[in-house]
Amino acid sequence: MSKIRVVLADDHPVAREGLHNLLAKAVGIEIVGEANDGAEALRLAQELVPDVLLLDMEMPGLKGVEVARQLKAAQSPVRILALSAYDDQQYIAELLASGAAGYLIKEEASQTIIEAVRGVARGEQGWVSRQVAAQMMAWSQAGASKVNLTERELDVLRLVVDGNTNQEIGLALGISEKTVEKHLDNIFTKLNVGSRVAAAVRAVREELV
Amino acid sequence: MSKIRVVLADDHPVAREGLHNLLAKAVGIEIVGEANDGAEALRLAQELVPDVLLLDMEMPGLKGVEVARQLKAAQSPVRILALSAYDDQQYIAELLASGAAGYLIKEEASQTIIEAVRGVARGEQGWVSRQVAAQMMAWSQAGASKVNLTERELDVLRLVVDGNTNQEIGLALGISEKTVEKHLDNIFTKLNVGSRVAAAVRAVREELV
DNA sequence: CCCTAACCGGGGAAATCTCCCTATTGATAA
DNA sequence: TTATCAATAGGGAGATTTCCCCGGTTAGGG
Repeated sequence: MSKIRVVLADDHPVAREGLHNLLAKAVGIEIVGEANDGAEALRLAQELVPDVLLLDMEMPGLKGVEVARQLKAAQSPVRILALSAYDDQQYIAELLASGAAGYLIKEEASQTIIEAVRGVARGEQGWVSRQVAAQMMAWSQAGASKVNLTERELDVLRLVVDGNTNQEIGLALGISEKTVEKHLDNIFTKLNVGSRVAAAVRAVREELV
Repeated sequence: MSKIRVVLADDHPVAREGLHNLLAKAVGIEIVGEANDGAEALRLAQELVPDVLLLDMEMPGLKGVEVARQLKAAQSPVRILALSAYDDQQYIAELLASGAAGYLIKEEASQTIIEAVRGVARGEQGWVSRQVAAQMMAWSQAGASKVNLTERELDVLRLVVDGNTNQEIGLALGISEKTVEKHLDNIFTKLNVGSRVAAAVRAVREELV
């Protein structure tokens, strides 16, 4: 059974060296390339077609998210293991949606990183460490994952919470009542509720406004 | 000038002793009786007719509120100084309405308690400590002080918060839609709002449900 | 015994909301 | 370029709500 071919991408030489040492020692893993910015990471991934691209998110120039998006768009078979200092909910969700196969935070134990590389190479999708997984559970319990209301929708929602009618909202925002209705339709869909009352209650409970 | 005659009522012997020592030391105050439950407090108040009944609210059997109510009903001249561990808004309001002349929380400083006894004996009505007074100001600013929703109205309000229509609420409570409307009218009036949305938002924000 | 409060129910009209449809603009992404 | 999305706006049907009016029963306190 051949080794797992890995490309490292991190703009910090020290971090890259640390990862290199760590993975080089692990059996069944081979480092085939290293990049120090996003553009190089993208190029190496396409040239070498490694099994796994260990990709730092915080890089100057071409960001990690972009690299992931472009590789996905190019239908590259390269599996991306995202590496970030942050464990922001929004960030992780976007990333996994952008085509990353796994997500690691930098504070992770060495052993965890090796496991992640193997897991992702094995084809696991949405690999996250226990630590991150626990965090995500907490989030999904708190707020039903992702509520992407636009600014305008938030304006409308705020006014709904304050007890205004659609007419009053339109007046306040300088738009027609019909447009307010439309925004509300979208809000209902996004929040998965069936009425302004339910929307207002969720907005208050989850502090969307 | 004769001393202020006081009856103590508290089911905790230690607390009673503490109060006894405190008041016995104060000039112009005389302890004429002590009760360790509500029934005894009521009996002593009627037999001895003290100037002040220092009445603990948390007692087994006949509650302090009830004692106050009954003394008021009997048109007893005994002035009641209520003593409680809690500074719950609703509670205090009920109590003062039930005929208490003053209200103290147990954490009050010794000097404050003596002042309260003297103030109440002097005929002051609605005596509350600075501490409690400040608290009550905050309340009256926050919410229009008194929200006395009936049980049924709370049932309806809960279902409104859950996003139900009047029809659904009627079905759930086994009453007609018309009756639900009526309850809602009353809720709107009591909460001083103009729509179910505003009512629901207030219910959530102020935890009425 | 009367009065009040809480609860129940109904008629009807006007306002409001929800849901379906279409359509245009501008900005941004593929 | 084409496609998608946010934001704007309108028509129209039907459900829902709000606000008036009216009435009733029951339980408790004065």
